[in-house]
Amino acid sequence: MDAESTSPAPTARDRPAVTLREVAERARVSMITVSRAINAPHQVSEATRARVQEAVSSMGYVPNLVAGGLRSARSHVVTALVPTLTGPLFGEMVQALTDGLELRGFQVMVGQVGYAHSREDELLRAIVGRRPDGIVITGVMHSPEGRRMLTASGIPIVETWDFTDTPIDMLVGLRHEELGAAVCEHLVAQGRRHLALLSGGDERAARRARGFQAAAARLGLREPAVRLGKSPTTHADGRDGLGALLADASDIDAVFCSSDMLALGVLTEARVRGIAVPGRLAVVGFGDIDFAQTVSPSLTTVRIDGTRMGQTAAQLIADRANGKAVTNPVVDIGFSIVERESA
Amino acid sequence: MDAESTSPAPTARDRPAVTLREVAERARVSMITVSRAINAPHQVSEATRARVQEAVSSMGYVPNLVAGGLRSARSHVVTALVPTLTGPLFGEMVQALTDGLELRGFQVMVGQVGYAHSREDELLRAIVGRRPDGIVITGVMHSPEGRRMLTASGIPIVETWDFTDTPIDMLVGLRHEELGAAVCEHLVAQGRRHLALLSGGDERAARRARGFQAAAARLGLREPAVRLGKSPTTHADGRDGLGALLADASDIDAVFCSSDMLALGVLTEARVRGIAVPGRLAVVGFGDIDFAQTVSPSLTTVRIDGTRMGQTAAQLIADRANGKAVTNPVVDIGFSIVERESA
DNA sequence: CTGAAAGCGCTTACAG
DNA sequence: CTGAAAGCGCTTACAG
Repeated sequence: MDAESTSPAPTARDRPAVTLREVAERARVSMITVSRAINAPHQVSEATRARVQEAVSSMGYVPNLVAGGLRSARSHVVTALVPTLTGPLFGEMVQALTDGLELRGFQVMVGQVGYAHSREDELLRAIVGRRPDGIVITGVMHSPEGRRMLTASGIPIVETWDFTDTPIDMLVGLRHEELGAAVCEHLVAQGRRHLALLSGGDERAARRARGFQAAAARLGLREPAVRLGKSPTTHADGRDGLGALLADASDIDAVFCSSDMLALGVLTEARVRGIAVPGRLAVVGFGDIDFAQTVSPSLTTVRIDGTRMGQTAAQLIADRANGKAVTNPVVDIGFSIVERESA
Repeated sequence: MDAESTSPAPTARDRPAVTLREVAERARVSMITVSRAINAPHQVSEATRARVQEAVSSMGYVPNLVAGGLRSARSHVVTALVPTLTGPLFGEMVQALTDGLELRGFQVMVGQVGYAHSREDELLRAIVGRRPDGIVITGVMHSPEGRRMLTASGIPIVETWDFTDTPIDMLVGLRHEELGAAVCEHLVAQGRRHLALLSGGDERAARRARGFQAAAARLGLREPAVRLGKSPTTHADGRDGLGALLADASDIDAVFCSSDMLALGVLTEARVRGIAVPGRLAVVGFGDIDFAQTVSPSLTTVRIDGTRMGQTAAQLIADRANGKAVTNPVVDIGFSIVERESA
């Protein structure tokens, strides 16, 4: 291990980076000509372009996009805020968003907010202060201070993964109450009557839970057994959760879990306890992640089309940033129940 | 759904954002005094500070950090590049990196590279062009063009998750060949002789595989059965992979999987086929993610301390960015085999 | 404690 | 096709 490879007096920048001015001097043209040779090559004669190219590569010039962005008031950066990078859920959306925006000349940077919104305003200030060309946030923004800051910024905003009739700007999401109700109806249609709910603590999980409970009441079922935990949810929470639910109500015949990871834990616990799934107990997850299709029994779950959500958000941001009219700034992408063996 | 809530003529910025100059005019002080009231409040009298605060909040002023960063040559942004946001593996490190750098006044932005390195140089140019105060990359950088660009940039760099004796700048990682060899030795110590390898296609997985194979040869075992796939790996790959391995060599008694998700698929397939784990087949994963401890049988796996890796990287970046001497710029954080039921 | 001037590295808006 | 000047919104470096 080469532990001595550090320079004797480390400095952040040994020599300052090469600037446009230096490239221009070397190529014997003006700065603006170098700028054009890089950003709009067809506006420059071939001979000049070649001289500039040579200077650029021999000097290792990398344009300072911050300076360019300051002058042109376009950063070509879109910031996405997610609660967590640990779970698999947001990855698909961020991937599609990244791909969609890259095509259109934007770079996506992801910031991690955490499920606890304590530092949200502070983080928002740091984001807005960098003047991105767009901001994609997970969930709807509730803090009045945050809403005010985003609105006042004039930056195109897309709220995602949730639904509100009063978005800050644009929105691509879904109604989690409807989703919870649909799962309840699905279980009841299969003859289940003794429902249970195992849920993480984030806001969208809580909405799904409310929809589920409301539907149960509407259908005249007994009140579902409930076990609330925190987000992000784990496999262990699923195992423990089923144990706790059974201790409360040993006759439950269906569990709706707020994540597939919880549901996987429930499947494991049920198997260890010798409880047949779906025979005695139906299990429904949320997310349709990786293993849902290939565990045994395979997992019935609810799928959100993260790719479509990301693509739509990319389109909305790009259109607004480019000054195009956005005819449909609020999109409900819905959900689908993926019926497999477990329910 | 309020589909008509868009403004009639959408523009990126309806009115330009409030600037320092406007705040200064309203507070009847100079621009520099506003700057100080915000960034170094103790340098300003209480009365002045109050006037500035009032102007700032009533006008909704959010300082343009890009402009400030351009002048001061400090962005307070550190960029982290990860192959994928979909997997659970890098989340722990990025979380610790974010927390550690936030304490020290930096904001972490994550960029997604993908496992395919086709666009790596292009992305790197976009990153370096934004002049972050530090760059954390996953894996070691191989592209000569990329190495040159990073070195020339003078930006503090930390390579992570892998090991090389010729890092670009700083490094916090581990030797995957050693890890693969250690897993092989662990299995052999348990009496396993007919080894198999199920691996994703990324570079670090390939190194683990090589270490595993080399150790098997050194110990005089027959050549391990091998099944190579691509990254990111899935649960389905694990199920299919075990099937394929058994078709090749039905007497295998141990499988080393390059991810816990693969290993979970192997566990599922083994259960469905009635193959006892660990009785007839030992299974080892990689990553020690969420479910490894609580599946049944619980999963023997290899743990990398992502939190420590992130914290160490945060410390290194902050020290170098602040001009402090970095005495130990290359850190091998090692790994540990977490022995559970499956092997 | 406060401020006038200069400058960070680019692009815009003209002009030829 | 090429360029001189101005300016993006801040902070630095002096000065008082």
